[in-house]
Amino acid sequence: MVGSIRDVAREAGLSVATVSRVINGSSPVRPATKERVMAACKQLDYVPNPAARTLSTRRSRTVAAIIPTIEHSVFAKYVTAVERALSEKNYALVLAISNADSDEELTAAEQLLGMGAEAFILSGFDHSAELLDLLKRRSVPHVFTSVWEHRGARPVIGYDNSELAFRAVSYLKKRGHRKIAAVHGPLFESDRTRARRLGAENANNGALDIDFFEMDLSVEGGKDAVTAILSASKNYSAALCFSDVLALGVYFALSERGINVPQDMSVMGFDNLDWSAHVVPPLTTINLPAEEMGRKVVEQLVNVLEESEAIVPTKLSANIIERQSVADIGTGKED
Amino acid sequence: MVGSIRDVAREAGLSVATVSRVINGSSPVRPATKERVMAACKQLDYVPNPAARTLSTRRSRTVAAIIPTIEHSVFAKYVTAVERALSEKNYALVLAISNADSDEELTAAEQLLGMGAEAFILSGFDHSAELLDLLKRRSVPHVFTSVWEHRGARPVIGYDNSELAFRAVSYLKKRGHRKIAAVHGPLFESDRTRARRLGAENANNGALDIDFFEMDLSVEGGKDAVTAILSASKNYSAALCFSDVLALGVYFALSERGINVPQDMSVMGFDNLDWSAHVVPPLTTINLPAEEMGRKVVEQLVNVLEESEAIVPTKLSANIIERQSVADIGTGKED
DNA sequence: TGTAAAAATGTAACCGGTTACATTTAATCA
DNA sequence: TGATTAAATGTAACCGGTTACATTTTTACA
Repeated sequence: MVGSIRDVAREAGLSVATVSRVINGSSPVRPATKERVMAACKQLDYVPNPAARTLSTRRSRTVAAIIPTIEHSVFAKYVTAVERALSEKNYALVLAISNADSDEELTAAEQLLGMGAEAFILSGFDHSAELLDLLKRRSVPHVFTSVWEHRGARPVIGYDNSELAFRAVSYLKKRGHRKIAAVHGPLFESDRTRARRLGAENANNGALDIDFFEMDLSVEGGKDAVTAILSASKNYSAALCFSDVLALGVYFALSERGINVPQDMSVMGFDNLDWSAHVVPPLTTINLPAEEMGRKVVEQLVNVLEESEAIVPTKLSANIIERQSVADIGTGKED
Repeated sequence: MVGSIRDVAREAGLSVATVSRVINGSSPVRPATKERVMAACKQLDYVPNPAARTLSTRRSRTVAAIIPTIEHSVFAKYVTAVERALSEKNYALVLAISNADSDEELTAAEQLLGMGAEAFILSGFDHSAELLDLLKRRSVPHVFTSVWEHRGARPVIGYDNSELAFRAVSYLKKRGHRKIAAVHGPLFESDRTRARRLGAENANNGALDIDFFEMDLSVEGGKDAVTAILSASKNYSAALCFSDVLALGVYFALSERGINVPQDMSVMGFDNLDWSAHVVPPLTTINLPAEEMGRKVVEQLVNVLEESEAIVPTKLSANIIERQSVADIGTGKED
């Protein structure tokens, strides 16, 4: 049986208050007394009961993150950063995976809340009204991530997917690409995807011909995209993939057909997963600030919890990493 | 302010015991009474305080998993399965990432324990003595995963890495491969890696020539492996990679050099990550039962927690998935 | 309709911490 | 050294559930 603070107090011949003070350093205790308490703790192999402490202090030191998926994606990178930052501040991360489904997400959130999560980290803006309402009613601190919007005052820390896609298209345009195949995952699943598509559409000022290919968000999806792209017979000079995972599939499908990157077809990615520098040829992509986002999210959330500050909406910058998968085909004009 | 069960009782004109009974269905309550309670709960938007419940029942319904990494690997698949299975049983997963470091792992475990984790899921057998001692002293249920050993009675659910590597080598041998380059990640980081290497060594009955290349466990590491392999000038006919991630790097490095898989060099992987069927040529690899392992681990752990049963050591089977990256070079003899 | 047995409900102690406030002990200075 | 003040320690209430046990209500059956 595990001992309680009263056992420690008895062993040390002191009161529970003193023991508590030693353990938490919450008010000064004479060195000799502290010694006795620590000896008793060691003697009894004492560990404070977290539930009792939480009940008393109303602080669980637990933060919940709900993410759509963790498999082969930028989310893994980001979750790793969140976990590390939280654990440095002595918080635990409780993780739920929603499979990009609003209902699953709501269920998970209720469960996490019912388990004492003090704050929520959500992906994107797209959530069921019930979830948002729940967070508001209980005034649970939360932050939306991986997205950005300048209007409104929602607590968001992320990057502007639309702008990034716009810049990606501009980058291709400047290098002479006029017929572009944009490959992306399921639109209904993710507002990040929708934002990227919108940004790409907005970059199309008439001088361009962009077609969109909606595929599974997987290597296989990327391969299928190539089939679709080629059968369109439109002589695209570039494939803009809204995820490096799709780009990898595109690479494979092109190599199967003997189509060379970037000579015959340029490919551009999104995410900068850690292998994308090592594919052949190295993939030109957009470096999403996954770690930075993880750190900033935790930093601000902890501020909210401990200093009652509000989340200040933060836009993170991302940059295009130029490698060798995009050819300059020379007819690009200055904007 | 959130209401307590006493507020609900007052609102419903009933006792806290009755309210508690309705909420937990722990003993029969008349339908009319139940109605009143539920109405009061809705009225006050009541949610039970998990810390109070945990304190009272001594059940936190929280399970901790400590994994070495979550990025681009079979762990992501497995964690996803664990999370899903736990949430189906109304448990939460608290995740910690150890970066394959025993000390980080110990720190994480102490923190997780201090946060109320009822059980631990660990990767491999390799853990600091302190951690093992801690779990024993507090008699915290735990299970080792991703590994297997038949002797001893440790609570393990996993697969036999050594045997699988042995089978992989045998597979190559049967197809005529005699000079094999085995590529693996850092030995000191993982007992899974050491077991695989041992299994491969054991398969070497003298008729074989296996050399080992220890690289970073990354796509880049796989690329570097090829450099090392080629500069060894030993005319290896096959590269056996102890991870699909390494195999991907090998693919890229080979293609850069115009070396064809499998005509000029066979490649075999380990993990069966979801893109490995889609690389070109499709990768022959070992299908680790990540999802099955996740489900079984949760199933048994819940049994331990709820029925006080013991973990029964479980060996999961894994099979070689034959695709097209290994050539049959014809001189293989039957064993 | 009365009574015994069964079912429903209520009372209050308990889980193990924290902390406001009361009390005791130590330090300071005349 | 004694009075005054500051520092250390102790007491007990409280956080919000659960549940053993006591009490009341309902049901069953004579």
